[in-house]
Amino acid sequence: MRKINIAILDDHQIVIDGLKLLLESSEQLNVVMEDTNAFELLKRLQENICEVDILLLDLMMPLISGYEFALMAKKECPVIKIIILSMNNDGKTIYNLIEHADIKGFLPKSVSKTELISTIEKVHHGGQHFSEEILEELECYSRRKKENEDLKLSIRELEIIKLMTKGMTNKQIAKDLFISEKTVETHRKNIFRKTDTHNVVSLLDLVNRLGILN
Amino acid sequence: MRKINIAILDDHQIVIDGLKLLLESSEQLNVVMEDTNAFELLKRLQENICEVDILLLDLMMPLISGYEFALMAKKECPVIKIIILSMNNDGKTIYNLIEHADIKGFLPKSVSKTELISTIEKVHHGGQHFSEEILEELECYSRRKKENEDLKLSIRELEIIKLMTKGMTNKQIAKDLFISEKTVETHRKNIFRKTDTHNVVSLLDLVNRLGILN
DNA sequence: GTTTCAATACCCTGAAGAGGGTATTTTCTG
DNA sequence: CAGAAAATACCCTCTTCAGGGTATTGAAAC
Repeated sequence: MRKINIAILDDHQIVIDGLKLLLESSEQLNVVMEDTNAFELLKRLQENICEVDILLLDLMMPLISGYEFALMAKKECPVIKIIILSMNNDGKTIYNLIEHADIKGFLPKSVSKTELISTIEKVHHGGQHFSEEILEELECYSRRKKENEDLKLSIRELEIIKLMTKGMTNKQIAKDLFISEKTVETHRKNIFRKTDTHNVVSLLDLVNRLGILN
Repeated sequence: MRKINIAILDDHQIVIDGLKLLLESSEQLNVVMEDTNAFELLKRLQENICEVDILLLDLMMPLISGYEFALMAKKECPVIKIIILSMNNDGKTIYNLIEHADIKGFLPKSVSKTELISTIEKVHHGGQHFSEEILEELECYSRRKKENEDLKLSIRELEIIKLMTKGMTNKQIAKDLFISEKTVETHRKNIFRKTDTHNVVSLLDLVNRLGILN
């Protein structure tokens, strides 16, 4: 049986080295590509016409987000299976990746050798694996998401909130949106009522806590 | 000549492995201790009565911050020389570490092999080395620090700001601080004048940007 | 020992806005 | 098409507060 070909993208050479050491201790795994630069790796993926089975992908990179890279890599080479290796385990990012970028696995960088290798094997054979920590984050995100869906804020209201949290006055907001100041007042009232807040600061606080604006 | 003994603390095993691979390619370096758990490593440092020369220390760890660990390690074993390896290069943290924890070196995790090894050697022979990126962060932090010192906000004013940014009204603040509402109004006026802001939201913004409250 | 500054307190005015309505039009949805 | 939901607009009252003052006290600095 052919070995599993792995590509690694991470902006930290140290992490790549660590991963290689870890992976090459297994007979079936073979690191065929590695890079600290997303665009270099993409170029090589394009040239090599996809003999890569698995891509281990870091999320936080300086030039391009892991999310964007995942989309590009999938487009270039749809058979490749992507496993995310991440430090920042932000719920929203995880959610978007799984939802829109066809991610097969998601592990924190503190993952154990056993879990890493078993994940790679599982994914290679058509499975999926998301680590415990990741699932918890995702759970927490869904809860927050549900909470702010329960608020039932309209699109216009969200728009108004965005401007409010920029510190704009009703007059400025009205001018900005080409509506009457009275209308802004109404929206503002409704927003405070729905969110059960009574001033801009606590609204801002809520917005940040629930991640209401995108 | 004796090899340089190195201890590594990082909550990601992958990073430790990568570092080891990198360091053991050099003849003079010897990784004698490693751990993903800060307290375990501390225990072993205490037992071993400091045959460790250099500690490579990660900043962002779940149980304890790198800052706290650095202080504890220095206390246990003052001869040990600490080099920080960090992803999060927050200016304030860097400043505090260098100022209060007697750090000899500071590198981002994206550091090159050459720079890592030369830093270790330099530090071992009594020198110091801070990577370019780190120095830039530090520079930026000092600028911000200077900026908010230039604001010349009094202690009382900072206290008022803290309550303002909690969304409290003048009346609530007055009650909280056992002073007249008029006094709060005066402080508020002075705060807005000094910070050149005109509403709580932009004040909050400034506070966050300059890190005015601690 | 005076000057300087922080903290305290008050006056006044007009703008902003919270909180309570009602009402019309547009847009979405079944 | 009917009914619901969202967006629009306006009325009223009372509070809050920004922005302009002045003034007293006490502590620190020179």
